Amino acid sequence: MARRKDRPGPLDLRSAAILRAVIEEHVATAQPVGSVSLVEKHRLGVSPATVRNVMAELERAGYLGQPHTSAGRVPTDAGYRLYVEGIADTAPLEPVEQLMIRHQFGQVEFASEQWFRLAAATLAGTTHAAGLATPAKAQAARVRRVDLVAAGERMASLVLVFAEGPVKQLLIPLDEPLAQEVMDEAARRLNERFGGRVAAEIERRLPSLERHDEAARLAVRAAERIVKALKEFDASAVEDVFSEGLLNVLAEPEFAQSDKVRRIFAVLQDRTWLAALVVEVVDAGDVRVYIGTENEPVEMRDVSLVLAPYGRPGRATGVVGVLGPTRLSYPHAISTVRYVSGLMNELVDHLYA
Amino acid sequence: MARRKDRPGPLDLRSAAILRAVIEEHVATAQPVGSVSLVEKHRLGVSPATVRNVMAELERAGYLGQPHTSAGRVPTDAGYRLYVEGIADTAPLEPVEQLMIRHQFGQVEFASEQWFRLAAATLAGTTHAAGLATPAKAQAARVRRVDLVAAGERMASLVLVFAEGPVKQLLIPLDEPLAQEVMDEAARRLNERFGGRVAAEIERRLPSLERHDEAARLAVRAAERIVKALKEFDASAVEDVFSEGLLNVLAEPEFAQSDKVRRIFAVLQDRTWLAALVVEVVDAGDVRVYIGTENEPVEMRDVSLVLAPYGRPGRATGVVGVLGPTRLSYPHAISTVRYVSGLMNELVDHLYA
DNA sequence: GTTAGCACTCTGGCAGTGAGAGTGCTAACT
DNA sequence: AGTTAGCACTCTCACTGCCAGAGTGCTAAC
Repeated sequence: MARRKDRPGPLDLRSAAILRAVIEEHVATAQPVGSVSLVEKHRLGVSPATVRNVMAELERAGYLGQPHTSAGRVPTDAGYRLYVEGIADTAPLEPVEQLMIRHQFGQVEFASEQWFRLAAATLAGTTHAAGLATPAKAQAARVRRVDLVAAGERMASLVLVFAEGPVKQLLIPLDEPLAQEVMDEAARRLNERFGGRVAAEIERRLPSLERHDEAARLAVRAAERIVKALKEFDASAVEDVFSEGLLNVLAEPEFAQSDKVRRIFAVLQDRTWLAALVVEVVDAGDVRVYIGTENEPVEMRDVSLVLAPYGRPGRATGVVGVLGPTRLSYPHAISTVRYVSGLMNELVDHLYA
Repeated sequence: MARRKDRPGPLDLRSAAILRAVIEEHVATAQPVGSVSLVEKHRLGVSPATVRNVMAELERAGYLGQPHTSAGRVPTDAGYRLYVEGIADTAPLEPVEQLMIRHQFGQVEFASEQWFRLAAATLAGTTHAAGLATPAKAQAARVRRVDLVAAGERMASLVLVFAEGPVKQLLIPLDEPLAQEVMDEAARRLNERFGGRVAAEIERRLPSLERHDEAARLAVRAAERIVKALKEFDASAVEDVFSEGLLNVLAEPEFAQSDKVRRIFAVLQDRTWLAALVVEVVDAGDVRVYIGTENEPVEMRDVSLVLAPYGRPGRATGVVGVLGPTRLSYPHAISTVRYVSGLMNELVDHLYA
């Protein structure tokens, strides 16, 4: 021991190699790893005893832990963190995997919301963790197009297409039945005045709208609903999160008690936490890794996330990523997520050019 | 024993009462129920010994089972079935609960897809099982309205509103950029010719369409996509299944191993089985109960479903219901599902009148 | 036909045991 | 100095035997 620094940061090469070996072994087996099996499987060039000494140091430094006194070592979240820092900017994804993913993306119909599902599904498939994807979203949504159609006797269906892609359908109750022509006229006026506008702009013009004829009155009511919908959309940091393969994760041994799983699901469903992460990732502008206890919801202290933004900052942005146990293959997850985020970039560029 | 029939059907009153008591007790406690505790909690007016005799008969008849020789009795699926038959057409939902549900429905914005989520959520909340709901769907979807908008440089976004409510967004790649006016013109023609039409009708007319100008050519491409989308919609017996509160169910003691849960999720996600049930329920035209082993997927032998159709046969129909452990409070589930289905009927009538 | 009494059975929890795996320490080695 | 062999020690896990508790089925009395 002697002069070897215990607490602080960077490790000498051998310690780092051993930490890496422990992590990779543990990721593969899900078991605590002992000194003997470690030197057997990874050619470390030293004896188990030496490995034990180093492990003890790593444990004192907080990078490894022991489930109990006479078990092997398990990486701590700090250990994973150090490991991830060490590999952060390396290896692009294997060409074979790149091809597979590209191929899957080639299959998809040009139906917008499909992409996000697809991105999530692809990530889930290739990383064996859960895939996550949020639709691209601008800070302030703009109207691209409005359409009004009769629905039922005293009901108008308002179809609102956002400039960013998504479509919303709203219903407007009417005092009396209106002819489709009237609705068309109202829609025409709305498109003319509000196409490309954000909520604030439309709201400002609301008071000055005419209300002379039926079409005008309908237009006003529709405009009010549109403003509301735009605002709601703006307020939600995350409109939707597509997830695929949460089941895969749930199958991992660390989630054997379904109770744990339930809580994780609940946090994901609630979405406020995810929304905060999304903002963070978009701001950061690159892949970010959240490991176990680094997540402040206690329910999430057993999972890790690898998230990457996509899109064009200022214009539409979204996030793709994976969620898995802390015992995750970070290098693979990071390169896969980064690659998929690149693909999504291409798509966004192509569409919202 | 003597002249009492063992195998077959209807029970004498006392046996039926005891079966009912066992079921209700088991539903409440999730434990095997013994003769002593049964006479204590339900005023049966007989001694435990007598109850034991009757229970033995019920077991021989296949309505009760024992986890092991010296445990209490547990209802079999056949037992539940008999019990459900006995209560099938009774008691409407408690007025208090009716009010609560109606209140929740009152809250919702008039945004169509919300209802299904709401129905599922309400069912989940009031029955403590998972709530399920499928959107109303006609046998052959009709076009209500088509809209074309520029998206990106060489891309047109096709917004397709079905007569039944849902909206689909499709993307059409273009050979060259087109002005919005051209798209409007194409959309106008499409609406004129195909409004209210089903897939087959549109397909028949496809060859005879003009292709003289840009707008006409775009209209043809759009029509092809529309036909495809309509067909896809028609082919899927179940477009979407909204589920809420699967987590609640997952929390029940019978689903402690997360493995079981995973399989159940998988079957639900796959949806082919659900689709078959939906068809069955719609055909039946009334609440249907599926109990445990009556479900042929083995993964589903531990769950029960209570499903009811809503909508107008021939026109749009859908299904609402709950999914829970076989140990379900059937009377409550049935009346709740029936009530919610009634509410959905009102909504459909109101809208697609 | 119903009930009290009783012997019997099976589970679930608890303590005890032994093998196995892995550690940390000490002392020898390079 | 750093590295390694040897060894005592610790802790888990699987297995066993044991006991209390709950519930049953049978028999005999009411």
